[in-house]
Amino acid sequence: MTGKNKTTTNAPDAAEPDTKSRIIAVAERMIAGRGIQQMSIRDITREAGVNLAAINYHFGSKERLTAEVLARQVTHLNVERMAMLDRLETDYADGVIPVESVLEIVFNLILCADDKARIAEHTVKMIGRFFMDPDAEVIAMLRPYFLPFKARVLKLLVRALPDIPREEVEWRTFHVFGLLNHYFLFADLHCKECGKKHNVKKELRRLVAFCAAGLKASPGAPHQAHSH
Amino acid sequence: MTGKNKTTTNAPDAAEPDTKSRIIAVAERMIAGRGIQQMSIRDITREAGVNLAAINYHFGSKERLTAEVLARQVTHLNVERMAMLDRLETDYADGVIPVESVLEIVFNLILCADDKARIAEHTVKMIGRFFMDPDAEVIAMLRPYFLPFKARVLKLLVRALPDIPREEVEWRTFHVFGLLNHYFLFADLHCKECGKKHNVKKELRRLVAFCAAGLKASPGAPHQAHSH
DNA sequence: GTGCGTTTCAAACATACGTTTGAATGACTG
DNA sequence: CAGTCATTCAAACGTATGTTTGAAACGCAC
Repeated sequence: MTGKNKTTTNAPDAAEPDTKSRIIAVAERMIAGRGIQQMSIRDITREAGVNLAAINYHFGSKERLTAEVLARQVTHLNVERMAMLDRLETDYADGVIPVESVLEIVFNLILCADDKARIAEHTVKMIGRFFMDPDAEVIAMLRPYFLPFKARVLKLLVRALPDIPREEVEWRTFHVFGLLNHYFLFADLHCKECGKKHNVKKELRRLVAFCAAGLKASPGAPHQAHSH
Repeated sequence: MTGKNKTTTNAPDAAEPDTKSRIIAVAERMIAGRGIQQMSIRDITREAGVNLAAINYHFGSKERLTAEVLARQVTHLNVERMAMLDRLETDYADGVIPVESVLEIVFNLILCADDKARIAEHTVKMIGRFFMDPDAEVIAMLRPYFLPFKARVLKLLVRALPDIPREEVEWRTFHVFGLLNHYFLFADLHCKECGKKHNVKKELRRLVAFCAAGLKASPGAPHQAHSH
């Protein structure tokens, strides 16, 4: 049925792949650009050079297309991040993993956009759009993909920060992921404002430094309020 | 023309105000709930109990309505925040203002939702939706409202952090505001996940502590990378 | 009461959207 | 060659949207 029946011509030119793949590629770019609800079947098919009915034929509905667009990159990305955590846990067999090492993995996917080009620049932006979508069904789609990783990161951070109350670490970790998402969506904008193209490695160092300090901050020590 | 011709009946009941005000109130709640592009003229008018044509009559277009919804709360909010900065600068005449004091003002508007009820809970969420909107025209609308305050905060933070390079402070401040926005949109969600209703004062202390530590972090000192 | 300006109302308009349909195309199998 | 299957295509369907229209309703001044 939905199987690969790709016109047995044995020259699957990379420039003109599957209709299905072409749709997914354009849809991903469109979601990154204008958001999920604003991505239109008609615009996608026009830009991809396929027929209007192609999406409903290959995916069943617009909603199922967005689900596949999400799954496409995220599943791959997830196994990679999980593997990184595995390596980290075996390296630190005693269980005391530095906060910075965990954060490096959390923020690592911004590197992929530059280094190995496995994940395009607009891919992370697309993920950001998913998280910022107001629709409850959309964010429900995200849960199975991101919750396991987040839970595992949280556990490591709780262990790495024995002096901080667990609930406080949870709160801070929640906002670390929020910052990651904000970075996905607006890093290019900030880059445009300040004029200079950023070095990805440097950005990773910055993110880790900022968040590590925030995570480690003494929670019970508010500053001395000034009088007024 | 557009002047207040509010049916000279001298009983402007608070429960049933202007058609215009009622529209704005519903629109604000709707933007907070489902986003700007998803807010529908028809749903607003139905929920507000006014005629479908009322929006185009009173505001001219849907776009001008959203502009007024934004301006409504933000202008008020801005003069208040600016006044807070004024007071802070006179208090610290020498110019050395603690980072925490500046951050308290930045995050202060989350307090308004609880304390004086001048700004409803959904108002901050609405502002968050504006910032997360993919449409370039929408975020262009925000610039004049928020840029002056942000610029002033940045200047204070740069002065308060003489050991951090200016560009680094800019980068970090950018993400502090990102965190603020993320808080607007998802604080209730995190609250729902962890089950307990949060104390607003405590949340403010947490935000300030986290961001202050991040801002002050030594930028040149990456952690000792573990081998592999 | 008459006239006037503002506001409300039901109805229609034009456009965009996701989806469905049925015929046409093309490739492989028997 | 005939048959079967997956795929493509142009066209239409139904619905939702923002906007416009012209008449009706209302309040107020003369």
